[in-house]
Amino acid sequence: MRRLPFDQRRAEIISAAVRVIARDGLSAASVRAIVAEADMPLGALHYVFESRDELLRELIVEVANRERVAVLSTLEDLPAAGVQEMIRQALGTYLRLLEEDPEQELAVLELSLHGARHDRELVAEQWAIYHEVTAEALQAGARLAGVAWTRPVDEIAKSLISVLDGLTLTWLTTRDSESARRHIELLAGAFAALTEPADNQP
Amino acid sequence: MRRLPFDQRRAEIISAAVRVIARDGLSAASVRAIVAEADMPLGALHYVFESRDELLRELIVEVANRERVAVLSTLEDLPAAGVQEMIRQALGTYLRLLEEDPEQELAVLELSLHGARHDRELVAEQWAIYHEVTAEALQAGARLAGVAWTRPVDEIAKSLISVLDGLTLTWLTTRDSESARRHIELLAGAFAALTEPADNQP
DNA sequence: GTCTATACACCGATAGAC
DNA sequence: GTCTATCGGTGTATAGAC
Repeated sequence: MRRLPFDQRRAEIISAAVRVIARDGLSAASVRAIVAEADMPLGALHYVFESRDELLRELIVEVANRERVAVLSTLEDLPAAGVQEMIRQALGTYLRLLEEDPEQELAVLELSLHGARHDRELVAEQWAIYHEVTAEALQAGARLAGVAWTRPVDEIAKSLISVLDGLTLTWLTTRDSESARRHIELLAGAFAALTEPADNQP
Repeated sequence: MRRLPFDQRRAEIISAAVRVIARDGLSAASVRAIVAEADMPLGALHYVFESRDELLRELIVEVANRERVAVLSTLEDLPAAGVQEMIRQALGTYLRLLEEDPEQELAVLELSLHGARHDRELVAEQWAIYHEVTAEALQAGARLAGVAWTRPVDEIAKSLISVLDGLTLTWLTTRDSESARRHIELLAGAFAALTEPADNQP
């Protein structure tokens, strides 16, 4: 029909798939539903992806990258303040993202869980990318706030990802934003307690 | 074939379904796979459950109850100690459960996520049961440790459930028990910081 | 009540026309 | 490269024999 470059066709299918999963769930994301969303004939999918499984693997990478970009852009307009306040702000921004587009985050979790069961290696790989980004953010935040972490940054990063996962899952099942905000207060306190004033900057 | 009482047949199907989902995932849990696991003819399912959806709803209730029972039995042999140590122990016991039977917990998450998307009311209902159990456990624990919570117990319970969800999801995707244990140390400290010595017992 | 046989929709994948 | 038509398989659900 349109003679699109290979990579662009791949990208269109991937983004159509993300829309379908966000709207109707992973189990409804058949290749038929995806090509319909992308307004392509059925065959189109199978000459840029070997199989539905290969598409799903690409999707896991894709949504992980989207999350990574979202985190980084969140950090850009993070005002310098006390550590606790900065953590509160960052988590608050994430919560607002979640409230704005819950189905997107539901899709991320569905894909992660699918990966955790069927392709653990891949999902661990993507998790490692989150970990790297988070650790960098923690270091940048500490520098901005003029503090130092009292535990290894990569350990704190793992904990932070874990509580974020929990925040996401809990909010998605209860939709209780007020409780989530109180929980963020608790978390901000807990993580701020892992800092001390930076006594020297080399 | 066997002329089973209605409720017992329901129970057999439900427990077969749990086994299938734990072993092969929710998406593989077709009614055919479930009745095969239960060693029943296909028709059997449809005169005790109206549809696969009804079965899934029952399943959400069932696994929530199993979790509730597991939590309660965990609490029984909780030794009196300092709060922080008690929290550490309780979370450690949960982690061991998770390590022993990851696929069970994967199944719980798959069902929760399915519920979060397709039957939010039901899943919120089950979440409320967790919340109740957790709040009671927190109160019992504080009594045993001779401390009082400095925030409303039901607020702390919500936070605890949230971090537990996070612990579960993170461990299932990374299988990193060492990090999980370090994370538990952090959590035990954070929650212990929400207590103060109980000055009087009425 | 129990079970077999079957209806009918949809699935992923591919062969073959253009 | 592109698309249509179709294959073989599986899904849920039910009709009807016993």
